[in-house]
Amino acid sequence: MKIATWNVNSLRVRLEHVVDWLKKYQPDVLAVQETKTEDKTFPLDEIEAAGYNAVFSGQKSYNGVALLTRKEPQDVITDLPNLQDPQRRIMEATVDGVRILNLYVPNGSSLDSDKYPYKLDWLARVKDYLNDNMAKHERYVILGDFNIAPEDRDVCDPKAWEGNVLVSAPERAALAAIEELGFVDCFRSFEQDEKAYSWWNYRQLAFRRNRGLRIDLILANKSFAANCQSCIIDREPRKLERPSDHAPVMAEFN
DNA sequence: ATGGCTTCATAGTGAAGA
Repeated sequence: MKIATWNVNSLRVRLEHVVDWLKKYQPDVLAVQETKTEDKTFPLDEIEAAGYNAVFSGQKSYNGVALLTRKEPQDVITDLPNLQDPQRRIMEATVDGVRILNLYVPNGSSLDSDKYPYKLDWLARVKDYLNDNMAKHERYVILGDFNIAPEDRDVCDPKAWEGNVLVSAPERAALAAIEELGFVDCFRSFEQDEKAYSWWNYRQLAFRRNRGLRIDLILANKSFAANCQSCIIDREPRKLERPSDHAPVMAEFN
């Protein structure tokens, strides 16, 4: 079973890239973030024409998440009972027996912004939800744009990023608290190239210089993580014309 | 370089992203 995540930075702008990618890799699940479209303008016909189901939770201009799946998703939720958030950042469903939690974690903006405590609180609530609910599912995957680089090795230039949002100690602790419930970062279960990133700034030729961050993650609960065969970042779509600033990440499970 | 692109929005003195 192939499970992938991709922050597409506008699904309507990136539709051709996404459809081409689905056709190339045929993932069982693609979790999408930053669809940036209301549900009434979601490009459902084009996704279905590519052979996929779609469930989505969008809003005007910002945020928005979706699950594109080969098999019909079941028990879909777009809000956690302990997290009432008008921003559309969460979608959870069961696909082929795997509980999938798709997250678009708040960016946080800067350490002195109001958006920073919102991010930390949001992550704490996700952790509490998982603590209460993860035992209900034998196979559990949390994936998406976490907007946190877990360690310095996930940062192109840790010195330059010091004191910045995405790498701060409280954010990393919030992610670690989720992992400590019993989730594994699939990418780090395998030997990987050094300087492996999933996001590169549009400016400064950042992609060409590989000045990026690894902030798009696939976590699996421990027993299911043992079934993980591979986890890769696909840099190819980042080379296309008008790319998303994020690359897709995909894990394969048996 | 004190945000240098890109998106969606509106027609701003943008706002937000990461």
